Amino acid sequence: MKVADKHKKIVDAAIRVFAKNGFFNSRISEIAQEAKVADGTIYLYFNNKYDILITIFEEEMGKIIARAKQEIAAHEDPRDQLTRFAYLHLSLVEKNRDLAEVIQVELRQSSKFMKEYRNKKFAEYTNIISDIVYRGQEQGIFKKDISPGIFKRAFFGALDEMSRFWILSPKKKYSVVKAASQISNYYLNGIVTDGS
Amino acid sequence: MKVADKHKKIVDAAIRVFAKNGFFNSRISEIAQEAKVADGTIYLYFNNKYDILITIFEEEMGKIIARAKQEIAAHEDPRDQLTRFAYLHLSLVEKNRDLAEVIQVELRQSSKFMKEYRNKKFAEYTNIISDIVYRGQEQGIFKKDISPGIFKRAFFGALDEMSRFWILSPKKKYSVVKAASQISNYYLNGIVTDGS
Amino acid sequence: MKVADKHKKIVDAAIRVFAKNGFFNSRISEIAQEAKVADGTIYLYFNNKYDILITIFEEEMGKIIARAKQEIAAHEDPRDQLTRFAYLHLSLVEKNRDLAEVIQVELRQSSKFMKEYRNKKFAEYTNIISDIVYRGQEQGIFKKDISPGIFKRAFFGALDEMSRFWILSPKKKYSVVKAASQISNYYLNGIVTDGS
Amino acid sequence: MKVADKHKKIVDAAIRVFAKNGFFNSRISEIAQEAKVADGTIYLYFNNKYDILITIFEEEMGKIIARAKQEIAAHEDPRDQLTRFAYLHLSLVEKNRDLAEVIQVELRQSSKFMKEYRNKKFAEYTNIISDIVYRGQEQGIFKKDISPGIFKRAFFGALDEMSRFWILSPKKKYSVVKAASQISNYYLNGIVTDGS
DNA sequence: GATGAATGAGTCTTCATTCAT
DNA sequence: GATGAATGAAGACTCATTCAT
Repeated sequence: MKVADKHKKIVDAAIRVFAKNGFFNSRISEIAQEAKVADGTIYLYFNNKYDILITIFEEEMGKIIARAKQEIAAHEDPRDQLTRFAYLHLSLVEKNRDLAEVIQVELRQSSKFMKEYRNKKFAEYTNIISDIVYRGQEQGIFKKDISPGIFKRAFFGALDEMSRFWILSPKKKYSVVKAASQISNYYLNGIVTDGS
Repeated sequence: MKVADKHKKIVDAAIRVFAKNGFFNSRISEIAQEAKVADGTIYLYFNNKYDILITIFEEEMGKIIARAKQEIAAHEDPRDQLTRFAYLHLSLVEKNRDLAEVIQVELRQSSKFMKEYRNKKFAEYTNIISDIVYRGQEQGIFKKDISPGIFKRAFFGALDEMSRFWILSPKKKYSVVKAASQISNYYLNGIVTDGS
Repeated sequence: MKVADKHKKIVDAAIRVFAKNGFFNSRISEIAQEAKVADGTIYLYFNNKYDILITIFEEEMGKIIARAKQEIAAHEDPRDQLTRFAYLHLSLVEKNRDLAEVIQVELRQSSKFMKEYRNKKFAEYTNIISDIVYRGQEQGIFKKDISPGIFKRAFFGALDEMSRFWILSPKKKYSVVKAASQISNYYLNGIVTDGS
Repeated sequence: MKVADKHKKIVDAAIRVFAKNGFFNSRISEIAQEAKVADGTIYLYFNNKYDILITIFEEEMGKIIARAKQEIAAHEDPRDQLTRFAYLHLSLVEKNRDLAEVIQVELRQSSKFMKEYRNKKFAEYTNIISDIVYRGQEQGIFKKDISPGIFKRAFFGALDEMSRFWILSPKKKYSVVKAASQISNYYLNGIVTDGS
């Protein structure tokens, strides 16, 4: 088996285990079992338990960011871009529940994760939103008095809270499409200039 | 010292300690030290470590909810109510950083907190938002096609994400007033009926 | 309430609690509750938890020994005395289950009880048996080659094991009378001289 | 080191430590030290402290029972069998003081051991005695009116009490041979039919 | 590289005992 | 004398990490 495969097996197992138990309630031995490797093998690929968490975040967020940027690039209009972003975010959450839960849960383990570890990936992701706003403002489509820094947090927060609801609810109440369109619309109506 | 005082001392100490270290990285002995009581004393007031967390949440959320409802009741117009809610939420976060961090961090420790423990207090808080929306729709002020269930999550999420930003940032970048008004406005513009 | 009453209340409560849980699994607070006194009150009457156990043993064994000696004195023939002793022992066990259990269980907590604490009361009790044997040997009724030291242990052990069986069994299988007479007979037939 | 070896090392250490301190006053760390393993290693072989005790009992009683049955089978006459049983029991106690003390002390920790844990091994051991009696009665060697259920307890109790005496006494007063023969004789004379 | 048995530091919790009221 | 809230020492048990094989 190639090295990359074992690394991936462990990461995938960790995502499932962390999602099920949370980081602190997860055991290295359970991850090992889930990945079908020995406990000690994990330490050939990761420095420690926390390193697995960081790796999950770095690698998976990297993929998501790439995917999001690519998606955004396929659209011209900042309004479409925002709508697409919302839809993509919620779709990914729906399709990758475990990963979404890990990122959500651990992203909020503020102490270690958000404070000590400078969260560049996370900023990069939300900056996709503020970049759309900047461009929209330049194009005169979005109001100038919108603060992109506040907007990105509000918009991301809205999507994120919706995600949490789905992650925690046994059965989904709203469709991704409906949620994404509603949320985009709240914001779009609120920020577009009168003339647009 | 009255019993109530010691309970409060422990809760207050726990809020500080949990905020600093996170729940899992906090030690009962540290809470005891911070509260200036013996380790064992904590167990006269709480069943276990987790019970302290639950109690913090129940008690403090209870106060916040009461406060929020009172504040909302002082206004007639649903638009004002939403704006007030946003301002109040962010103000409370600013004034009670430690508590806000505990609620945010641990509220998201999904496993135990959000799944096992049926989170009525949290729902009660966000339902204040959806209630405002319902009333606004009845009065013809808010669009009928707004889903209050989605809206409350989006609106709360926006405020919550803003809060997290403040909690985690060493220095605050935006004023409470500005953030609250921007966020309220995004949404208000997005949901009011054309005639309003 | 007189001092003696409170002492007795605590001892009686301790007998019940120790019988139910065993010494090590019994809590001072449970004894206090059972005795309807405050935890601290117990320490006005006893030095520590272990002291309660010792006291139970000393006081209750004292009563039992007095009772047994009186009973034995009422009979002349060593054979009757042995039979009476057996019957009395088993009757007492039957009538004072809790006490019997405490004495049995804790009497066997060898370490502290039998080693450190010189168990005079216990010796005094079993010496009633060997004294009967001595007298029987002097009177030519019991064989000279019987070792009273071994006999007292064997005879007591037989009764004691029978007691344990009753203490541990939910329902009693053999009557006291039958057990006492059978056990006495095994021994009597074995130790009386041919001429008797 | 083979797994079996470490299991045995821990059991042997526990026997020594339990014998010295009693179960409740023994510390896992002391057993670990005595066995020359880490504290945690014990939990690779046993579920908890109590499990060690159960294991000691199960394993060692298993050996003793096998040994006793084998010994008994080597004799035809029920009288010889009883005598051999008594001698074997007392010999084993003499040769395995620590084990004997653990079994005696803890066997009597009635609560957990005798009540909750259905004590099959112990019954199996004493049933060797009643089986001898049955056979003796069938062969017309023992009186028909002897209750094997009472007899086995009386006989075992006599041996057991003798054992306790030795366990607790610093120096042994009676020889095994003498004690075994005296005890056997008390009983044999008491239960054999007149014709035998 | 892979294993998994072994390690031992670390912590929650219990509960006998004290002592201010 | 009586109370019971407070104490804090003590210990069973867990589990991330190591390392000999």
